[in-house]
Amino acid sequence: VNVAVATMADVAREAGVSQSTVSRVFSLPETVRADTRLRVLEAARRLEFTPNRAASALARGRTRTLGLLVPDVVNPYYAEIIKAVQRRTRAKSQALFLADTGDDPEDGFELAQAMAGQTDGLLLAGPRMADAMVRELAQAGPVALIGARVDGVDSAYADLATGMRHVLRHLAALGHAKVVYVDGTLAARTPGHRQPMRDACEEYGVELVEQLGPFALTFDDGVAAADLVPTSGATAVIAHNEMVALGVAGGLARQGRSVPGEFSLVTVDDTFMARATYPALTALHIPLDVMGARGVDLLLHRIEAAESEARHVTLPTSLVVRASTGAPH
Amino acid sequence: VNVAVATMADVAREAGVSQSTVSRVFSLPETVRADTRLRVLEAARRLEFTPNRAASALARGRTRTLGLLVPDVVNPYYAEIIKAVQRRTRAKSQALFLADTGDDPEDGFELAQAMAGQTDGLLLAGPRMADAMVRELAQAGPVALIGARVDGVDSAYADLATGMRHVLRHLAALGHAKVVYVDGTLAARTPGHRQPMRDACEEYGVELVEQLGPFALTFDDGVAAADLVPTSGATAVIAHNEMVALGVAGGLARQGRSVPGEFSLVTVDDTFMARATYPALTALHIPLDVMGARGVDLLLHRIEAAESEARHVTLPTSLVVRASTGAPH
DNA sequence: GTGAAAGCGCTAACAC
DNA sequence: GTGTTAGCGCTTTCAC
Repeated sequence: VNVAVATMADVAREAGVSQSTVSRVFSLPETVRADTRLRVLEAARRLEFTPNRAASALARGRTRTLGLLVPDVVNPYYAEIIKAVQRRTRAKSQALFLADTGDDPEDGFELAQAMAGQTDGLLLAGPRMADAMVRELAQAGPVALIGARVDGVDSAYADLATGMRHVLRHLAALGHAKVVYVDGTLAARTPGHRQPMRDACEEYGVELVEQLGPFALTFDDGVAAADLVPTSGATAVIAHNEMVALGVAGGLARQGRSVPGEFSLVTVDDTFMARATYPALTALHIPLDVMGARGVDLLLHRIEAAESEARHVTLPTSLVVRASTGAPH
Repeated sequence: VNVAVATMADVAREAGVSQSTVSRVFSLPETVRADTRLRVLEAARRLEFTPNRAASALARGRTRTLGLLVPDVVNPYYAEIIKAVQRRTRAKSQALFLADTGDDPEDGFELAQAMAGQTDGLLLAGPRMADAMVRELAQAGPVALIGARVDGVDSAYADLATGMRHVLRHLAALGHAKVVYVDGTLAARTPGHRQPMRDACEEYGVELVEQLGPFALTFDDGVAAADLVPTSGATAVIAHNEMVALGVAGGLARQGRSVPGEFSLVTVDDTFMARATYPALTALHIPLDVMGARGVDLLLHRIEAAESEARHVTLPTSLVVRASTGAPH
């Protein structure tokens, strides 16, 4: 895009050195004597030289580009991840290719394959595709998962089991004895969360209402769930993500129920939305920023050491108590 | 990343043709006889060949990659734009580099410059940098703006002036005689919107309260604005984006005011958030998806025809009436 | 319609 | 430390 497209050859001429020296100045600066380096840098500045990425990629067989696939860019959960990944890749001077799979598993797999060809590695955030496909991709090239775990594939995800216990401890301490958990069983993308939730309830002596669903993790299903809450006998609702949580809040408001007066509400996920609500939502904070950053690190490491064993990074969650929880009745 | 890295030479051998024929099959298919083409494609499939982008970019001097800069990935307004741009670039078989400028004008300019070197063109969504900088970038290479207008630079943006009139017509029809407009004068990123708003109010005989601010376009400032609404004598509030709108809604709720019972509320911007609220917000819909798509088209066109005159695409808005507006008092 | 050949701008041995 | 040289995989004249 640069109007003045200077090449390393030009810079070499200008600085009175060979082209390889120029190349070294840009890739292995320490191997060049300080004064030569300075001369080269100076010449490069004068000529407004920028290394040609394509040439470099071709010659070294590395694109210095990472690919990120997310199911939905607009979902703040993924948006936060994108932001974090973007920040981290930049810090590591890698470029970032972004693709939105639109919640379609097939599409996601194809996109991933296509992207794999033009990047050094793939970051899959909350992949919708089957584990087998994820493994197949990981077989073919560097892959790291963010917010999901697949055995044999590098992954960074939150420790939701402990998180659930934080939530239950809080509700139990307030005096709640019966709670509803609105998860995404309908879309089946919250695998393995039921059991930790049951365990957490048991640990704190709280009764869990499980029969309300099945619901998807959408606003509308949150509203639908809210309609069933009053007759369930529960005094608190735990929503598996912010979108359902907003739905539950909206549904309760529509019924004229007060939060946290009549019902307490806590959400898993804690983006700006939990605060952009009245009352502000008590939330189990998922460290999306560090998940994203760690994902990048895992991937970069794998790119270096393709054969090493898969690593799994579990990140701690934390409960952020806001205005949507209180003592029952 | 592919394990089996077949090259065009491999495919050529396999298909019994020359390498240039293989190349033609992939870049200018029509110039190759149908049966040869088929043979090549078949061989390519067998070898799982994928063209090497870097090599292609180097040889043809085009990366087939577009860069997108946004101030904040997490803001649904930009997230929608990203989604649309992403969809469009994919349809045009271009890759997409994404960068988040984090609301920092300086950083944005530098990022843009860096990105310009590794892409065929730049898409700037809601750029925070000065117009002069935008022009400088446009001087150096293909640039298109999304959701902003700078003379001399291709841009796609919404016709907010007409949009304001939609809003005022609606409120006037409901019987509102005095409204508050909460815009972002504090951050000064809603230039030129005041006058159209005044004009729209005048056209519909509605009194405009302008002295409430200055506010930024944030949730908290929305809450602050809401505190001043009851004493202003206005019966409706127009928020310049969803974040402030949520703040206003939250602030009014905190005061125990009902919407739309006591105050009507309309927001400019209409992402999922306007619906994920109770009551759902009447909103001036900004066609972010088409803005994004048109931005890509403008940029692609400029890449082809660098010297053509700047084009400006104005997109119509539409008022989506939901539950937050009603007759006053 | 197809092939031969000369690069695109950079990297990485390998010599000096 | 620095220069020489041979590619990286593709595109694109130019012949045939």
